[in-house]
Amino acid sequence: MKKVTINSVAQYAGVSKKTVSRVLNNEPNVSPATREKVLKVFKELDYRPNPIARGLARNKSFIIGCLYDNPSKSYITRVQSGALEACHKHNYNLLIHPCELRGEALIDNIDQLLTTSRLDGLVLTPPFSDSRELIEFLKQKNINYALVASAIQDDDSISVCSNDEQGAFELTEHLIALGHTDIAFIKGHPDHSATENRFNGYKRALEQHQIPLQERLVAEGNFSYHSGADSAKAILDLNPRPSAVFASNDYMAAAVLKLATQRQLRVPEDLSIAGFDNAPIARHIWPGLTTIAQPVEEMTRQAVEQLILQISEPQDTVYQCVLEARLITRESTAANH
Amino acid sequence: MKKVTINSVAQYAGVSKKTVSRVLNNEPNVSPATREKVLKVFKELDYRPNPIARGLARNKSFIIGCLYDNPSKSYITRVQSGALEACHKHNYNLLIHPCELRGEALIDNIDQLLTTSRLDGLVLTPPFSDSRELIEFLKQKNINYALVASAIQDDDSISVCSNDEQGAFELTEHLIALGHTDIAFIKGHPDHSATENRFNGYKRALEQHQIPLQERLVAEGNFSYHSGADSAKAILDLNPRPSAVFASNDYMAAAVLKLATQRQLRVPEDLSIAGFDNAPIARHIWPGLTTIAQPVEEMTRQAVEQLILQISEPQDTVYQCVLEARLITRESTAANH
DNA sequence: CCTCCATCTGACACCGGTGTCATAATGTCA
DNA sequence: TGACATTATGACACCGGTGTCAGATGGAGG
Repeated sequence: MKKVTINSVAQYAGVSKKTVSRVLNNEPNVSPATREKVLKVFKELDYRPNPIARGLARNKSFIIGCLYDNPSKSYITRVQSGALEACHKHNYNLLIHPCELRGEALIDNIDQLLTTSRLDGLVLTPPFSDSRELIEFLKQKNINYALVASAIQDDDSISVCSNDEQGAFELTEHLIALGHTDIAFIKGHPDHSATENRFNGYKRALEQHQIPLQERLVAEGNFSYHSGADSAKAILDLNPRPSAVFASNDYMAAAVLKLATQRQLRVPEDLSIAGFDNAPIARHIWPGLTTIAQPVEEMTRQAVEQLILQISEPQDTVYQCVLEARLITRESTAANH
Repeated sequence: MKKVTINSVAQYAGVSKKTVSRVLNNEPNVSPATREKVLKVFKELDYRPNPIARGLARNKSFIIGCLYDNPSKSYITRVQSGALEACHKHNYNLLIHPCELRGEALIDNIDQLLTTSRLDGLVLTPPFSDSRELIEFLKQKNINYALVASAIQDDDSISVCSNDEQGAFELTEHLIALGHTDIAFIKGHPDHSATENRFNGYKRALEQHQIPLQERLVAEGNFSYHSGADSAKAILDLNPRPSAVFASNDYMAAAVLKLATQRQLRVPEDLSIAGFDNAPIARHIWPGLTTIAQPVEEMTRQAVEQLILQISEPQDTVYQCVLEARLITRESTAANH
């Protein structure tokens, strides 16, 4: 089985390789007859252009890099699946690059990544999408990028996020409507803008219902299950104990549920628990967690789609979009009595 | 900032680009003085070779593809992290390719993937690592590949797996030692060899302790949480009810736990539950699941490492290795009374 | 019928590296 | 010191595409 290159196609079709190239790229100025003839040869020889050669000539790699640093496996796979969908649609590939925001040399690391892999663009997921330093660096290096779930308001950054503040607000209202007033809150990782947004939504709901914010009910987590377990301990040791706990993500909520169950507390009768994200674990445990569903795949898909668009034909004004988060009630929250 | 190419390095160092190339690839027949001089220029100009150009010249892409079709997000991320570790070590990149084993045109899909992305090799994770059809296709196309957790015994396939049969045996023995004799078993997806291996370990343990296998206690799952929930229903409806359930993975075990808790069964007092894989959920729920820990990252890391070795310098005899699985006891299993 | 312009096509250099081979420089031994 | 092997280096083609530009072709208009 001989390799089929553009040369063999050209020879077989009796045209120059430039003409073949034109047909390949749907360029104008090819007569219908010639185009037809070349296309037929493509089929006959089962020709597939070599993306590496094309990449060299065009100085492109057709690869998008995806940066993440997140303890939630389900979040990561959802991000990947959205990104892959958009990439495949446009014949791009996805390079995954887990790395640490707090690493000693993030910029160097990314610089290295960019120059060794010749990425055409970068999708930044939290917490990278909130790193002004990184974004400045990319701008200066003239690298295309798109932000997922970023709080950064910046007219020339492609950005798709969901409305975390509103989601947290609705979830808190849901608890208030159930009669809860002592609602503990577990914060997320301080590097993520979601942490502040969710906390703001919680505060706004309390305020709106004239419930004073109690500092003692607020615990510092970092989105990991482990930090949730620590916070759970602090909260369940409180006296008086709150009647509800709102954790900034489902893993931490699961940790609260675990400890509560260990301590023979009945959920939701003795304690209501709510999370955020609608991770798989939220429905894999009993009672199922009331939570906020975010369209993670959709956010990433749109972000990558726009990124690729920007790469192929640079626009002056850039795509920015906020998607809705929505409340999902399960068994872990109930009326306070 | 001008682009630094091999030409500029050559000119700056006062040597030919071929000599620069030699230094780059650590080839012999370069005088120490010249090598030194060129290396210094590398540093000075911060030269990074263009992998695309190199790929074109060598007909290589320095990209490894990773195939998977698995409902477990944690399994996927563990696979990725092991694969990435090995890739980065050797300056390769990882292309992830989720796809369906049962898809109507798996071979076409892979063929497409290979020709459009010019992958240098493929890591197959279950269930692909058990697909003889796919392996035959890769052999015939002369594509390097490595099998992770495959049951296929094949002298010329790189393969790293863990001892699932032994793990299931030990877990079953653990239950038997606790006094259980009516131990239900939930099978995994029939396309995965792990399914049969784990079932075999279960059967061997029963046999060795002269406990007859009861067909009524065996349920058909497919590794998904959902299938676990279905099986759980069938098992908990049995009369008499078994005193223990061994699910072929932790997600299905979690489903059993959820249903048991919903039905007010106390775990482990009324029902012992065990899983397999040591997924994060096993320690995120209460009671924590007794399970078998598999070295997924390590398996994949070794597989990719050997794959890259095979690509760079083909060996006659090929690496094959079986890693140990190990029992982790948590709170979900206890003595039968 | 000739001019002019729009459309089509191909020759050729180029992207940034690597492989082949010839030649220059150096070392070894008789 | 000369013959020869060995090591070091560079010229040049090549990988498989794309960009540039010049030239060929064909139709409209005077």
